Amino acid sequence: MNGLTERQRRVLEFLRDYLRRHGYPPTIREIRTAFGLRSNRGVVDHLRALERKGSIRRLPGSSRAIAISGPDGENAEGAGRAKAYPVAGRVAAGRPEEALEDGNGSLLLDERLFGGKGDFVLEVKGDSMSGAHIVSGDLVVVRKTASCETGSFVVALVDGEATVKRYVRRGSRVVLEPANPAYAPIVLSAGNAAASVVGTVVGVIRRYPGRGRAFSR
Amino acid sequence: MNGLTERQRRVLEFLRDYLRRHGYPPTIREIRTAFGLRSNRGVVDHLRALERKGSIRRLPGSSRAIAISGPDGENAEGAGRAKAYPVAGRVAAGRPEEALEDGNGSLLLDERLFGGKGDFVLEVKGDSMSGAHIVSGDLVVVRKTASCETGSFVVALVDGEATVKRYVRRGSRVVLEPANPAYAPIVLSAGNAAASVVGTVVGVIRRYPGRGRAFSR
DNA sequence: TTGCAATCTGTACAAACGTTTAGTAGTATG
DNA sequence: CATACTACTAAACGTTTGTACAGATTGCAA
Repeated sequence: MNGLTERQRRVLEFLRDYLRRHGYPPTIREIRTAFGLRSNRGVVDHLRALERKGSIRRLPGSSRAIAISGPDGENAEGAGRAKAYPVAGRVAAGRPEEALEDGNGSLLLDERLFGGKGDFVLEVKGDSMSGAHIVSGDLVVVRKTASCETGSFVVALVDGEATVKRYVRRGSRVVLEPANPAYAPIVLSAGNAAASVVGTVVGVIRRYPGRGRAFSR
Repeated sequence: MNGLTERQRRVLEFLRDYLRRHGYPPTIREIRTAFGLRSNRGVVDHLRALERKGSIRRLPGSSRAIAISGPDGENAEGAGRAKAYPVAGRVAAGRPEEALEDGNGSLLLDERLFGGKGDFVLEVKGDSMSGAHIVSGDLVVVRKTASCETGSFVVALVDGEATVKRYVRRGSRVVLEPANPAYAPIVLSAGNAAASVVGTVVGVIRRYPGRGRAFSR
């Protein structure tokens, strides 16, 4: 994506910033002023370089006709490649602890990642699924499904509590198995109204604590 | 927000559509043509009405200086809660297999998740980090960092090959440890130019195979 | 009927704007 | 040492573009 010089990078950054703030791109003279230049030519050179390197697209001869074609450009063009996933709350992967609580806000993720309808996000608490590499603090992306495949991970409501388990069908019985020997499997009998599968886990997102993270759910 | 006539509503819709498609607003003459008008005045009247009713903002006398101030306007103004992460390619978590190859495209993720600068995404191949719950096929979000904390996961270039390991400082030595006893640690000596740390792993994204996934990298 | 707002035609103009030519300086490439 | 690219000054050119003026038509409310 890059092969830009420091100066070109700054011009591109200015273009993005201006577009974000004003809703339309700047004129060449505005860019000139912003960088303290005394001639249009300098700006023209930068724009030509940015266009040659694919960072922007221009309509020759037309005012303010600068389109940013990078990642931010697609964003501005609103190709809408990001999908909003409602954050439902926390889910216990050990003992069922907390039910699905009302989370505030939603999470934007690339629609190509899990692109389905009716998906939502839950935070995992507990370590009953650590054997399957799902650990406490992970966010699981859940798809509301009517049926489940054996072996897949599901979010189930057991006695009103949400929990992540592996879905295994054994004859007429359905067993929700943890992936940690310290926990016991849960048998889902046919007449058991106290337990129901909410959906299938289609993805996991883990964040490692670092400097200045901000997502608070 | 509304109080717009049918005609004004359509003009506003056209403005939104044009901005989304081109990345910059249209000229008055472009609007005129789009609506099959034969005079600028009609367009000017509509724009004045839209501005009076608060749907758009304009900079008088300046080309294409139309900013949409409704809900879509905020979108165009780039409240931009999704951030684009370049996809660099694959990274070996077992033996170094493939170098960072040029991946096509980028991945949109909520900026609150990993919100940093210069981050990128790699797909993990191999199982040397399975003890740390990072498995083959996972996408790791990498932040280019100058320094690393002991115990954190890093992406390192060893002999031109990218690999995920745990970063451990032991006195003057730096050791890149796998999280799988089947693999051997890599010692990073001070004069070893063949090995360098690219960045810190700040996140992991896992996709479980399901019906009709589309992200192909 | 009168008045007002919305919608539009047709012509014209001055300013804003992108572009070009000519030239300078610095740095990197081979 | 020539070539190429980046980054800029200075001045001038031609057109795109917003705006204004002088109307016309329709519908709706006082």
